[in-house]
Amino acid sequence: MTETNECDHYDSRILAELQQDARITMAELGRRVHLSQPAVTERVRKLELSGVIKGYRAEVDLARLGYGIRAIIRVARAEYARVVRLIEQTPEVINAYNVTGDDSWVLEIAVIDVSHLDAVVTKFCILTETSTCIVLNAPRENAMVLPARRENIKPAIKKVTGK
Amino acid sequence: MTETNECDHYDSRILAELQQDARITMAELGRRVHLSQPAVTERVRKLELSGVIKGYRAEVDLARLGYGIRAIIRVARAEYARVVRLIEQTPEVINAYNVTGDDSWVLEIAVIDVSHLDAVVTKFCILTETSTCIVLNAPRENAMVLPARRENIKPAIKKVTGK
DNA sequence: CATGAAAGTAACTCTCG
DNA sequence: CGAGAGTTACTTTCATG
Repeated sequence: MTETNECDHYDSRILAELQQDARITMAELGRRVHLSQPAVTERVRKLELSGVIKGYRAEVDLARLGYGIRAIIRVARAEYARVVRLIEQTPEVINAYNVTGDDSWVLEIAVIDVSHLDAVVTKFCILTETSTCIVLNAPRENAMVLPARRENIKPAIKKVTGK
Repeated sequence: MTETNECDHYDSRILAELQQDARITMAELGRRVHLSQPAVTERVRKLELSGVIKGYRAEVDLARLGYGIRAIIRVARAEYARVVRLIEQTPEVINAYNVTGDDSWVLEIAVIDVSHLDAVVTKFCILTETSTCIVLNAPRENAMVLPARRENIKPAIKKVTGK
């Protein structure tokens, strides 16, 4: 299994378009990337099979669905299986990351209001220490990702490349 | 504008299906939720117009696109506009949350390797203090979200409701 | 319910090892 | 000359008034 599954320029264009709008037709996608409909369909099929495209999801507005508060909970080290089980039993958890460092877990949750937030935080407090902060706004969310290309990395201006 | 835009049971089913697979046809969606194809089409259109559905995106596999490391960077308080500008200039940032607390920002980033991680972290270090941890695994990612219903909240067992 | 567009299938062409 | 990828042509299914 190659890491960067030889994504050529067409595949990058296709991934960009589908990350912007996953519901465009294959015919329209073909027009945008300048390929015939069967050709893009085949490429998309391969991207799906190789696992580059994991799926297609509708993106919903949490506030409009009644979730007034988004929060980040950092959870200190605790028995791994217990945390995972608790996450599984907590639908309010949108994203759950097991991370390095003292805070073993970073959870992103959506709750209705403060009392709901209290209820969810308490569930994790029972396990171990937690630290909660509320999301005020999100200038970037689920940004588009293109195939990694080393030459795109802009180094910070810390080149102390003496010698 | 109502907060919880009167989502009935059909709308909930529709949102669930579209969050699982945003590319199903309206005909198929109709079959799954037991509505006629024009009926679901109209409902989806309204969910889009009301902003409940913000869009549809292909979900990609970061590792297969060449991003070997995902990390969370917590960034301490700094001039708001400067941070936003830096985020805008940093495509590695997948999600950026401005939050309450001492760490004003929580960033989720995708990088190729450690040296790339170094480059990105350094950009933010120049502004203010940061704290970085690496994502080891994610037991839950972009979980499905249904309309908030108060009766679904399971309170933690801390009911000290004496009197 | 009818019309036009899109998806899926098949046969053919082109290029590259 | 064979494998892979693209295009065109055609049928079925889907979207829209």
